[in-house]
Amino acid sequence: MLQTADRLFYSRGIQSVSMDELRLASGVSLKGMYAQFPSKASIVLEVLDRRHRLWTEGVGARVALATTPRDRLLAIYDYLADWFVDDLFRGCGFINAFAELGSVSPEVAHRAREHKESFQAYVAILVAEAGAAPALAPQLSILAEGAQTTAAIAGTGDAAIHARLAAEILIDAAMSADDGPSAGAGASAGAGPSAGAGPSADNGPPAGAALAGERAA
Amino acid sequence: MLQTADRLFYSRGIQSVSMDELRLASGVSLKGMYAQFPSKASIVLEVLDRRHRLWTEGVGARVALATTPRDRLLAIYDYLADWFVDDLFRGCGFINAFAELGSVSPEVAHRAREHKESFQAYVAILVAEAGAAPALAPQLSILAEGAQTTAAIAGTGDAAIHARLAAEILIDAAMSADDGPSAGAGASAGAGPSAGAGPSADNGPPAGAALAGERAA
DNA sequence: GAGCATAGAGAACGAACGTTCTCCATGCAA
DNA sequence: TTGCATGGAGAACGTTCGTTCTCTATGCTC
Repeated sequence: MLQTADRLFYSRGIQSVSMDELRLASGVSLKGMYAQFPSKASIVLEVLDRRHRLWTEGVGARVALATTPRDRLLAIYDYLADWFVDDLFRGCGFINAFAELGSVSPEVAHRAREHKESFQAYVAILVAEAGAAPALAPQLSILAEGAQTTAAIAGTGDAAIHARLAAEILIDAAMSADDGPSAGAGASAGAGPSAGAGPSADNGPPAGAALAGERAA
Repeated sequence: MLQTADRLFYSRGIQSVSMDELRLASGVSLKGMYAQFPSKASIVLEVLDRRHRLWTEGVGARVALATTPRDRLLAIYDYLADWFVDDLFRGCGFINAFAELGSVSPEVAHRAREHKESFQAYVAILVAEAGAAPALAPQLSILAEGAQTTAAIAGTGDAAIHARLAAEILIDAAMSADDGPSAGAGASAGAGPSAGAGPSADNGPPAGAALAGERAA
């Protein structure tokens, strides 16, 4: 049920999928669905939670296969490369959900923020384990982020290759720059990703906005 | 009218804005709107086209202010930094539109793809003018892409700083690696997308599609 | 078999949407 | 002033949606 909902929401967008389609695709009656979940919105949130879990596990598993701290960082992009060539790939489900509902559903926005913060925190741990400068972490996160949207819109998986190459350069620069005591390489596989409560950043400063009431362009 | 539509679509999502709200906010009657545009979908496409123009002009203008090829590449991230702190910033309008309607509206998907391809081609020109290895271009594009979604979801502008720092490292690596005859540094301000009017009072950058004939606003 | 709880199919409901239509006020030409 | 074209306000229409309700078939307990 949640799996079916995820498949439909992800492939077509949340608002484009009706409860009736969900019923048809999942085989669960309308009554059954409303017995499990109080509303469509709650299904959306459950789907996001589930997707976060799958992503976290998927990345973690791929990272665990790598042996060196450097390869563990690069494993993220290998994971992305595999994902991007999936026929059903259509970008990051959280970015998509945020774009569609983020400004109209605080819960969706919150889920997306938590998901991204969790990933960024995970990358930061891997960076620390590699003994690289902390500034490397947001750079690698941004690369992963950009690769996902680029691949989604372009419809090709090239972005993973480019992001990986860029990551190699950034990693090498950050490790040679600050290396020093080639730190945390000791802590091998341990650190699992975990959603950390981050700074609940506000929005940015001001900016002018024109209000209503103009004529045709 | 298109400006108002853009503001509403961008800030709340396309499907969350009704024609009635558009009427109220723009001051144009329903009849007037349907006299100008055959449907809401056509308004969406016009808005995207317009947004693409503003983005192209905005980035071009910022790049034109820089003097060295290296600074012209970095100017992209300065432009992003300014944009991200705008109160109304909510990510890239094309990514958002693609996430919401890309799989249900081929025209929207096409506009998004064209917009991204246009930006990537622009970056490639700047990279060539800097005499750097061509592989640098997609890396810088991905950084810009990732910065936009990261900033949107996080609600802070930090991503622009991180992306800029990463870009510096990648640029330096690409220019020292392949440099050779330190090529195109000759072409100073020349290239770029029609560096025209600055960021017109409107909202942030983005929007719209580029090429192939659609009707005028 | 009788009685009953469960749950599925799908009708029903109220709201919202995109689009079209009706009505009316306005401004201009003669 | 009369006649007419223009365009706004907003009602109307047909559809879709999320959610609830009705009806009925099924299977279980005694």
